[in-house]
This record gives sequence, C-alpha cells and structure tokens, in this order.
Amino acid sequence: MSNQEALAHYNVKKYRTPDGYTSDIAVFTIISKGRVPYKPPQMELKLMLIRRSLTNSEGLPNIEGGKWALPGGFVNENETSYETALRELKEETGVEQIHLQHFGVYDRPGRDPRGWIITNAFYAIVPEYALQNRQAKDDAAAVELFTIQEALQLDLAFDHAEIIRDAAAVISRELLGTTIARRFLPEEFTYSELRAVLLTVTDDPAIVSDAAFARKIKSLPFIEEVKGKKTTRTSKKPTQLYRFNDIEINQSIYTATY
Amino acid sequence: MSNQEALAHYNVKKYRTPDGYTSDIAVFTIISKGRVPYKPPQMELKLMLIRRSLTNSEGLPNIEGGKWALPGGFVNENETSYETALRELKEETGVEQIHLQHFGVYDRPGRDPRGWIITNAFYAIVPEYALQNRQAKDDAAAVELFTIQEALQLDLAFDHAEIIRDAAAVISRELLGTTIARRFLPEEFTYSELRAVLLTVTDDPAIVSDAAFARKIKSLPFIEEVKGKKTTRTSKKPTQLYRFNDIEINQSIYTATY
DNA sequence: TCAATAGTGTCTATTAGACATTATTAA
DNA sequence: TTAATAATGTCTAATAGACACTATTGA
Repeated sequence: MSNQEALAHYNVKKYRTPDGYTSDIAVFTIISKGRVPYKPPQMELKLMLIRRSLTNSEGLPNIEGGKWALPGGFVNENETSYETALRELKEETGVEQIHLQHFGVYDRPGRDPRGWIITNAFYAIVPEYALQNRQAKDDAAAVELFTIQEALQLDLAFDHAEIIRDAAAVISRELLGTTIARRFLPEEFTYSELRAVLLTVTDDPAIVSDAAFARKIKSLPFIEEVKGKKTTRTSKKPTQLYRFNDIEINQSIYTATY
Repeated sequence: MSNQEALAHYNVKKYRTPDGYTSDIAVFTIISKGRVPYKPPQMELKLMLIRRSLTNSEGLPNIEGGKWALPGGFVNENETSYETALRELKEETGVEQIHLQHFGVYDRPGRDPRGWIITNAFYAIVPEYALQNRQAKDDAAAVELFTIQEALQLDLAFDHAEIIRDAAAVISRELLGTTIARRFLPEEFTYSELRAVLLTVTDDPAIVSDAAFARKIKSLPFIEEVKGKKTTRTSKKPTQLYRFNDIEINQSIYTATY
C-alpha cells in the first residue's frame, strides 16, 4: 500500500483546521390541541428549544447565555455527526429509534463567536409523549415548545434563526412530498388524523375537503387499509384504520397534473 | 455584551477538533451522442473524475495516488464550503455561474487515512462545452468523463464510491422532481431536447411517448412557449421553442394521481 | 332524536394515454 | 417524392372536485 509511505510524509498540523464540529437538532412534534373523545384532532406543529444557561458547569459566563437555541453538541472523534445528533437527542429527550435527518451544514465564517465552528443541522420528529417529561439539564436553563412563528420571535443564539427557518421549510416540503407524516402518527391511523397532520402545513383543497380526502386515501399506493379494523377515537361512527406500507414513490413534475 | 466575558474564558484548544474540512464536487454534464442535423439529440449523463497524481508538488508520494476521485479541496478559514466548491470548480473547469448544490456531508471516522477529515459533497451541472478544453493540473494526472456505471467500476479514492452513488441518486431524483433539467439545456429548447435529458434517468411512458410529451409540455406551469420562435435544429419541420419560467412547484404525494 | 363524523352516489369537466393522421421541409 | 420529426385529432377510460345524501352511534 503506497498510502503508508504517503502518510509518513503527511502532517495534519500543516493546515489551519476548524475549531469545532457540532450537530444541532430541530426537534419537531405535533401536539393535539384539546383532544376530545369522538372528535378528529386539531394539530399544531411545534419545535423544541432550550434556553442556554447564563453560566456553564464551572460557574463561568456561558457563550450566548440566556438565549434560546436548538439542542446540540460537539461531535467526538470516532463518531459521525449523525451519531452525535442521536446521542444528544437521547440525552435531551430520552427517545431512541426516532426519525432523524440531516438537512444542512452551516459554516459561514463568524457564525460562532468562539471561532471556526461548523455545525450539521438535523431535524427529528418525536411523538408528543416523549417530550412530556422533558426537563432542563446540563447547560440548559429551560426547555420549551414553540410554534415556528413564536420561535422566530425569540432572541436566538448563533445563527439558529436561519437554521430554524430552513428546518421549517424542509419539514413543510417533506410532509407533503414524502411519507414522513407517518412519524407524527400512530402505526394505525384514521384518514382524519392524517389529514390533521397535513393541514398543519397546507391548505390544498384536496386535503381541506374531508370527503375528497376520505376517497383519495384509498387510492394512495403507499397507504393501505388495515382490513376490518376500526376505531371510534375520532367519531361515534367507527372509522377505518390505515397504515403506511413501504412502497416508494417517485413523483415527477413532468407527469403530474396541475 | 456578556459574550465578551464568556469568550475570555473559552479555550478553543480544549477539545479535539477535526484535522481537515473539505469540499468535493460531482461535476455532471450531459453529452449529445453523435448529434446530427435535423435530428433530436440522444443524450448521456456523464460524471467528471480526476486521476490523482502518484506524487505531490514536492515529489513525495501522494495519498490515494493513482486512484480516480472527485475534484475538490480544503476549505480555507474565512470561506464557506460552498465557496470552496465554487473556487475549485472554477480552477478545474474555468466555469463560473454554474448550478452548484450541496447534497451531503461525509464524516465517517476512518474515511480518510490522513485523519479526521470531513467533506461536503456538492453536485454541479456544467454544459458540455465547458469540459471540452479541460486539462489535468495541480495534483491531477488526468481528467475524464465517465457514465455513472463506468465510474463505479474504477478504483476510487477515499469513500468517493459512496459519494458518487449518492450523487447519482440525487441527480436522478432532482431531474424529475425539480426543474434542474434546465441546467443541461440551452435557454430556449425544443420538447425533444428536454425529453432527451429526462430519458437519461427515466423510462416513464408519459415521457417515452413523444406525442404525449409534446402535448404535456404545453400544460406545465413552469415552462412557457417562446411565442413565434422556432428552430430547425432537431427536425426539418420547424419546432416550437420553450423556456423555463420561474414558477415554483410544490408537488404533493397526497394529491398526485397514480 | 340529535349531533357529529364517516363514507358513498352522482354529476361535470378535465386529463391521460394510445393510436392514427396531418404538417413541414431538406435532401 | 421521400423520410423524418412535429404536432394535432379522436377515442376511451379514469379521475378530480363539488355537492348532496346516507350510515353509524353516543349522548
């Protein structure tokens, strides 16, 4: 292997290298507003933010202390930024096996006052219950859920306002363009529950009209009926349950109808 | 500003930091196979790769020397990885104002034998002519165009096989799901030229059938006729020219037809 | 019985896609 | 005139979306 010899001559210290490499996570959940029996849910998309402590564990002033921020942390050597995000998510919410997806890198010079620090942005989707017992720890003074609009009004740390705007755009697009809506729903769901999730990001008449959507759901190749299984959690009349299957869809803008 | 005080206590050297931060670019072009007058083109998607020199500028053995690789380079402090990709692309092909898009971060420990080196992957789309006079320089011993299939047969440096596979998947998806096909075409184009681009990544009957596509193109909201302007470059019968406009499309899998 | 949600019937207008036909022009 | 590509005519089947109507059941 000629790399052996090449490595002998290579000095990693020769170049200026980044001062840090981090992962930040936009943790989304959808909460049901005032859920009542025999009613379809009304849902609201929320983002979890932490408030950075004024002082760190050594009692010294904390960078961007007091500001709201996405949870996140430094990537260790021997781990990927994805693993860091998983780890931080678990530490923060105790949730594992969650949908986690990379959506951007933020490396603008000056974005972090501490130096040349690059962050990977992920979004996660966690069920409502996972955030019930959340509590501030480590360098977080508080943990709270906000709508996107509320979040963008806050005094946000670093370039997190930009990251949050991007995350909101990504999740809106993906909710309608992919099957991630399933991550906000129980395994088996009614058409009105799926519809409530989609209505958090769209006002498309085909989804707003419940009769149209009730019909449409039956012809979607990536959703199937759970034969003979019904629930009364959304209405007095028992409602058919559906589930997502694993069929991949590849939408083409050239064959769609407008 | 309390950050002032916080920074006074902050030592960037306290943590283990990456050994390098780079950008790699998958440069795609579509070449017309044996274009003849009065015939629609037949196109082929190609990827530009460089062969890494056996020795570096100092005459010492080069890391991954002799292997094929994506062009790329180290990000300087005070520049974003996007700017690095732009710079490298210009150095390599002399092209500016080109479509360049980030599609992934590769940070798996051990992916680079030199140490903890993170790369950002971009894809670029350049017109065929821009690669005509390309020449090997710097640490590249050769520059060549390959189909995706050919590229994946080569002895590839680092984890570039993985990056190329991902790039191919992304560009296929985006060619059909977004309007990037425009980057492979002249400003004004015929329906058969657009069709030739799309046929490099799909065999959808709606696109394979030329009569269907000739009709469909007129109803696509993001494409408009160039009124009264025709060309004979693809047939003896003058053909209507079209152009992309700037209408955004937001495809929903829940309202599509299957 | 009432109220509320689920689900279907029915109509109209549009569209896809297949296939055939016509239009145009250089060689 | 021929050959090739562009573009339209025509038909059938499917679908969207609107609106009205029926079904189901707890309160």
